[in-house]
Amino acid sequence: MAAAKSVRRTENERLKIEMEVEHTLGWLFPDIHRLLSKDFESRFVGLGLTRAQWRVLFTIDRAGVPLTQTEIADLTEIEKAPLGKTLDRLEQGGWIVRKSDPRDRRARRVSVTAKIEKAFPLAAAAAKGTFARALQGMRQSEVKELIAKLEKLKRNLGGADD
Amino acid sequence: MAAAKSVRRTENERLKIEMEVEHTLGWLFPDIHRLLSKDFESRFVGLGLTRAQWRVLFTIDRAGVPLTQTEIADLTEIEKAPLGKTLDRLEQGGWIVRKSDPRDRRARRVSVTAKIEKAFPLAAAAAKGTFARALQGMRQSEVKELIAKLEKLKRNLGGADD
DNA sequence: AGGAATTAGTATACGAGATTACTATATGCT
DNA sequence: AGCATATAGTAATCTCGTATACTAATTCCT
Repeated sequence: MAAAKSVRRTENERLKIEMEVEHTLGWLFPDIHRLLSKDFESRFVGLGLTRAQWRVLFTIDRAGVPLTQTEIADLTEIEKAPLGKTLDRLEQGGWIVRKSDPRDRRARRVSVTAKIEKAFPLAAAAAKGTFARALQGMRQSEVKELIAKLEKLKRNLGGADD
Repeated sequence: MAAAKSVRRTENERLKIEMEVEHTLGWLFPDIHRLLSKDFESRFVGLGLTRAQWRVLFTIDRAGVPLTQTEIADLTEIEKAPLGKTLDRLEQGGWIVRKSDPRDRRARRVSVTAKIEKAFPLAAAAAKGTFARALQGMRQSEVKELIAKLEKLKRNLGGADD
């Protein structure tokens, strides 16, 4: 009995060691995400926008045409329901306008307001500062390589190509 | 007037292009985190544990001795308040036990229960499957390189060395 | 010894995200 | 035309995480 228990212990000990790499690698993603948001938001102040909200706003602007909420959800890979909440906050802040589509009365086309224009310089400066810090000591070629690997990893997991 | 407006437009257009790389790189982190959790949890079923809960559980087990909540918070880089909630859920599920420290009556020492033993094989299999998928097409040396770069990035941002 | 500063943990409020269930409108098929 | 199916968006509920403020206990300093 003692022997059997000892064997099982050892097997789990082996598993724990095996799991170390995955554990380390896996948790780097949320950790870096959190640190990036924290740093970015500390620079991107005074507008009352979070990094997640900026992602949505930037995505809509980049499209160049009003988008339905479903289209925004696809582009940002956020589910429709929580995206709707984020859009509520952006609408309340005067950053976006929702107009019902005359050709599909279920849909609401979302477009950015002129207010976004003054946000670009601030967002650009914040992003530049954050990534200068994050990537310090890395050559541009290394950064490109890093992005390529991360995109491959994302694609492997079934994530959209963006 | 039209000229001035045109100039400002152009400046923001330039900024948008500049921001593309940061935007792409920055959002890879939460996206990959989300995909990893989704894949892992789809394999790690039947135990009623999320990936975040498993992180905490694994961390406590790895320490080998009962930890205070503050120590766990430091190791996982989660704030004490939300960690307390996660521990509530783990305690309710019978995964951990909280005993008040006789030498410091403010502290509650947390240890895992025997229940964790049967979770290791499942967690190991799930992690193995998820990362085999995520890292497919990458050599082991590339993975090591990737981890090193991500750890550097995290350190640059002030994250703990783990 | 006694008061000030620190520390452990919890409560509360908020943002972000997933999931499920629902309503209203479109579309597609027979 | 009419019914079945699919889609757009919202509501409700849950987990996870940040930040702030608070209580209780400890430590530090004079």
